[in-house]
Amino acid sequence: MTTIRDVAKEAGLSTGTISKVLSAPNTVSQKSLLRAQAAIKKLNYKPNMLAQKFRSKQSKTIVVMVPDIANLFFAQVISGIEQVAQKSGYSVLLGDTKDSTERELEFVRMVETRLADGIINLRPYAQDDTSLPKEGVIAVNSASCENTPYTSVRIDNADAAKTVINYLISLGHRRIGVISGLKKNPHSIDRMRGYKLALQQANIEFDPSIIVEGDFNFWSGLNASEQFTRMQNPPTALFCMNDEMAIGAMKGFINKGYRIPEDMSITGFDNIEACRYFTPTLTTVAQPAESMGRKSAEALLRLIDGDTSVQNEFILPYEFIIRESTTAINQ
Amino acid sequence: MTTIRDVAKEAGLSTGTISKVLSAPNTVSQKSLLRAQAAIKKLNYKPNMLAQKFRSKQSKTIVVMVPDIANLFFAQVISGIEQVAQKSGYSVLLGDTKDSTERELEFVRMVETRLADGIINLRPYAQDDTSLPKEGVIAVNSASCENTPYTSVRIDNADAAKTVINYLISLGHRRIGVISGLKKNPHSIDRMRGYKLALQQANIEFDPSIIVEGDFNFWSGLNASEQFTRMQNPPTALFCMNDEMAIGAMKGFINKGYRIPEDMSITGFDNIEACRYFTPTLTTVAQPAESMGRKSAEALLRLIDGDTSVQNEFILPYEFIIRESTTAINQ
DNA sequence: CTGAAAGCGCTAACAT
DNA sequence: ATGTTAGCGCTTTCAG
Repeated sequence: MTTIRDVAKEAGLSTGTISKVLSAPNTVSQKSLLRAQAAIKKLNYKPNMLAQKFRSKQSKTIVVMVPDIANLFFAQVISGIEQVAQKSGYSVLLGDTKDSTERELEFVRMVETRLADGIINLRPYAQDDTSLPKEGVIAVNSASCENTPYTSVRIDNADAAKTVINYLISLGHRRIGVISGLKKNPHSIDRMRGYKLALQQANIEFDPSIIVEGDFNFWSGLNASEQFTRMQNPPTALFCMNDEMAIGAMKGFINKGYRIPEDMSITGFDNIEACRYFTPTLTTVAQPAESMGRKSAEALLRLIDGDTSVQNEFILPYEFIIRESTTAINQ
Repeated sequence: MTTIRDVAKEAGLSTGTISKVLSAPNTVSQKSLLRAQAAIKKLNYKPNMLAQKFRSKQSKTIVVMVPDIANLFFAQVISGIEQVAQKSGYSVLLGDTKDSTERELEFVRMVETRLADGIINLRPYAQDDTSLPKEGVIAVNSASCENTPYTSVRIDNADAAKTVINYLISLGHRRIGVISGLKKNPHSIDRMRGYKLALQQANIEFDPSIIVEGDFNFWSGLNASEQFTRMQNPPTALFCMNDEMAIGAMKGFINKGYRIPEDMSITGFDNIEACRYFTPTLTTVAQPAESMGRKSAEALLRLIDGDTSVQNEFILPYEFIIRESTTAINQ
């Protein structure tokens, strides 16, 4: 293995100079630079980055914890993160946690053991979280919820839900059901608050019998739709807390012979690509995924640099996208 | 920052002993072990893994290069990789290359600079590849194609395509179109060979006018379907080289008033989850994604361990799944 | 089984 | 601008 010493010898320079050629080439004379580069090339020298990172005490790596790697929304956030990380010379290490606390702790341990400088968590903070926040671990929570006890980048989920419900109400719907995520999920909680608020402001009574709990997956949406078809007094519109469940529900209703949106208006949340694949296309809320990623990374990098003036919360604008899956109530 | 020396002092032991407590606890006396553990706990000592890896000259990390992180097929392969990596104490570093050679080279550099011990590439090898294979970089290509010049784990794509076409032929189809991936893509090439072989064996002439080139994305499938609807002598069945394009095509045909499968039988490749979401559900080929991942990781780890007896090629069985999108030809 | 000590490859003072 | 040198935190002989 060729080391920096071999290069120094070959170039007739000191290791210190070679080191500078690597990290700050412009502080070295043209002549030395050329000689060093020639030697590096000749010996095919690749600096041992493990030694570099170890010695310089910075890993220049951030870890991104993702609950589900095969989720396009997350992929977009990650893309935003990578953009700013790369610009600052950081690598990003993707951690697929599969919603397992154990796996999360492994990644947190990476920053505790200096393998990474900080962490971006894409799972919203819940009350009983043990993984983060953790003392001495620099972190930001992206696509998060209200009341996150560390730096948080998010949209106003409650307000977005309220916008959706207001829209359905404006179409004449007064009986609006919900397919929620797991009840204890922070996103479910925030979005449910917006739902209730909108009903209240329109003087519509809240009816728990038309709230069905799902788990954010396609199949739970499909199952929920079947529950709705069996109701004696079903809703005329459905607020699904994400797109996957909305699409599952649409599929379920269509299987039972319902027409969407004529027999049931349906809305989603997230604006995944499949919203436009499915017939009918889905009315939904778009989170600014990429810019959330960028904001999160910017905040984290500032935190890593010891900047204490970073805000606790960044609230980004969402977008409400009306497509084919919603229509005025059938009188 | 508390170091191994602090722990040694606290425990009244030497750094060497503490080191052993960390790496090989059973080579240390019970008494020392207990004292060391108490000190570690008391000082909340977290070993600096950068130092550990640097000193021990092994990063215990493998990088997995993925062309597209938001692809469920890849997510499954990754899951298999992680299973065996974890068991052997390796971390996996996910590299989203977005099909960019530049980004690939960055990840390859990570093993050249000892940040990782080896690499698993999920993009099939193409003739003009510059990133891999690379001398001194231990690598395996997973979900790969024929003629990969380094260790490769794959299904027999040509044979799978042949199975699909034989099935369509058995349903009475003789005019079978194709929506291919990019023509130069290795998977396209392998699958096209199988297609041609099946036709030949059934004495059906190859007709290039019913081969439409796509790019493995939904929209290219949709666009291709529109081309088919404009043909004077369209096929009665379509072999799509992946599921996304197949679903795009189905959507396109349905938009134009076609019934699937009555007016057009359609097959996919990959068995992504959406195959079961869409109506009609899609007849397709399933690659054993997870076990491919496991096999790839096992092979890589053996290679890293200096085992020279590793096969060049592992060919795993595929599965042909018949669903609703195909039917016998309408006489 | 344990301690002493060398040194991994590099960076960062510091001196020249 | 360059060379010299100490030492990052750990592992790993090697003696004892």
